[in-house]
Amino acid sequence: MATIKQIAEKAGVSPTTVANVIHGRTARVSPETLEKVRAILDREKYAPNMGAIMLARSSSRIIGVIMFREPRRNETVLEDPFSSKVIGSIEREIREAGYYMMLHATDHEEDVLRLVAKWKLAGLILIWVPGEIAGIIRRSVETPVVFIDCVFDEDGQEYHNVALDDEKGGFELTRYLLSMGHERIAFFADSASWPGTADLRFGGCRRAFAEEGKILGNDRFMVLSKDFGERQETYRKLTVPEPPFTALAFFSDYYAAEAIIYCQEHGIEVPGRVSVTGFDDNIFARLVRPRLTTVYQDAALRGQQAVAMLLALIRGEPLESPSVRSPVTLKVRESVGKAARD
Amino acid sequence: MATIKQIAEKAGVSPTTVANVIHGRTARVSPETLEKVRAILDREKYAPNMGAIMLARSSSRIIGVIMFREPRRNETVLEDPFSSKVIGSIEREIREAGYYMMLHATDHEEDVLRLVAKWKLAGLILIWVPGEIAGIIRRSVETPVVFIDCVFDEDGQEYHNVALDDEKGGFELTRYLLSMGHERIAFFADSASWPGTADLRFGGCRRAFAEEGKILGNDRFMVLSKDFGERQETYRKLTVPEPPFTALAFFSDYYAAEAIIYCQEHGIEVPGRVSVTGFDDNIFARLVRPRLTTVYQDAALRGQQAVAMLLALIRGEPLESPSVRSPVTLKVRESVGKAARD
DNA sequence: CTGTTAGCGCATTCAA
DNA sequence: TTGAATGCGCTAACAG
Repeated sequence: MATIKQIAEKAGVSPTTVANVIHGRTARVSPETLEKVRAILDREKYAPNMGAIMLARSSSRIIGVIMFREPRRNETVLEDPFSSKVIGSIEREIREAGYYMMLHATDHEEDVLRLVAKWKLAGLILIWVPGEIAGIIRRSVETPVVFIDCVFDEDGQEYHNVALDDEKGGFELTRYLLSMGHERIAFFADSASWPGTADLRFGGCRRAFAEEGKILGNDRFMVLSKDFGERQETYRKLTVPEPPFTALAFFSDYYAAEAIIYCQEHGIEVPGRVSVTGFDDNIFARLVRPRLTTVYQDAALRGQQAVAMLLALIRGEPLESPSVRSPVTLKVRESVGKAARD
Repeated sequence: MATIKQIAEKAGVSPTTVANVIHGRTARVSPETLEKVRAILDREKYAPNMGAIMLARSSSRIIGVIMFREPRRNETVLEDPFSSKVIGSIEREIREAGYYMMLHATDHEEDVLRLVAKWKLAGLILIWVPGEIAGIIRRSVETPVVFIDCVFDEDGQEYHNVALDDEKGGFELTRYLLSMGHERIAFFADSASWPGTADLRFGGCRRAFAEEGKILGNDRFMVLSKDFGERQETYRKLTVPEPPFTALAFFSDYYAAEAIIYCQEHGIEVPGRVSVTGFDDNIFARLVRPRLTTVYQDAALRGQQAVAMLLALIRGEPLESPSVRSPVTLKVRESVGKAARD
């Protein structure tokens, strides 16, 4: 409630002096005044009017965190436990750095541009943005932008992206499956994971096959429906009358868990008859039985990296590299068995 | 980028006229000017400077959404799928109402007060706040505040709370268990759910017993540890050498699922030897086998109600009632069986 | 070391 | 129907 002016009056000094105290420019204030002003500032619980600061500096301390949502379904990534963790981690990092987080879901780039203009955003974190939209935003905004898990069309631009080593994830997973004797493997992307991400993972899978002198055809790569009933139908086709694959690799722990349960309910033993793998290593992987063999990634780390990179950009500090690729680790648990010899 | 002044210049009118157009005060502008100014506004992609608006009106269109976190563990409610859904729903409602969402986690009331003062918040939604903190905030803030799932000490104040019919949830659940012949039931709150909430549910459980002329002792009510190892130890004690209870009622689907899996791994049949129930009916309830008998609540609805109530307060509209109590529904699935006759 | 002053962009009152 | 003027609280450049 109290303004600098009012504080100044109470202290019997000028507003500038109070401002100097607030901003720690102690060299320009005598020790006594400093002490006195500080005491009053404290007593009056001075809180700066951010509107005035925004106006004067024409920039805010707000970081916009944009989740894209699918236009059709009115859902955001928040529904997913992995994304929630990322967002939770982002919130903490932003807060601890003394910034503020504005959370916004949209599927239109204009919304994002408007948000930046209206609020003079200090920076922008875009989560799971389709590549083409990412390009537009990147080009039309002057504030620092960091993407999370964005796969871009190669347009020569330098993007600041906090990515995952998706290719390696797919590779490790597939190599392991191959080592367990699996060759008839089906790979399932969920429509939520952006095509680019799934493609990278699939590329890794293909490389693992190639290293063994084998070929992995594109027909092994499928996209799972968002609709529960349709997924059940998919699982049914995969198991009746006889599983055409010895292993099912899902790019999401949740769907892997769902498939395991489907199998169990229909008398298909996992991993006896069919092996199943996931991706992310989230809470579902540890809950389901048999425990899921999956690819681990550190959700909190992803958020930290994104904010750290953004802050460096905001402060104009040099970056070691324009983008970061988080490591993945294969977690071998119990959902994969030896493939029966054909 | 463009300001009202610049728009005015291009249109050859005064800033006031432009402002009138922006605010739809069409009565004060001639049709031609209106059209001309609108066109320019559109062409220049005019976006108001929210800082200036904040300054001039001394209020922002920002709604603060505060999640409390446990001081010790650095976690927020975002880790939980149910809370994520609530927050996702809040985000959408805020956005669609033309407001902006500032997400903040803290465990200190001063943080909240400072946030309100700095950003001239239009309103505040507080999620899972401990009762005493809620009181402090409520008393020291003049902006509208809506709580979600807050249980207050009775201090005569009128709170705006979006609560759940926890008592009924506990009641229905227990009545069902009793009807299935269970009397030796243990109830587990998780430390995350605030004591008040758990107490309400437990009160419902007690009422169900009372209606049958039975008494439910406080020793049947336990708090589950946040630590995985300790929980495992709890489950062990509950099953070795012989389950002392015929039913375990958890106030959280996740822990119910965890317990079911523990039992299955240790040869205790669910629901054959011991029955298990959950609370919330979230994704875990549907994933685990046997499917969880649990108490359903509508996460998205909770968020909607909170924002709707807050908007009414902001706009000064009359409220039907100061607080709302969302309904719960018992979902009978397969995790409860008939209790063996003693 | 301290004070004065001119904006920042918008809302709003009052005058034309 | 339109315009001019003032103030919101702060920053920053400048003057003492």
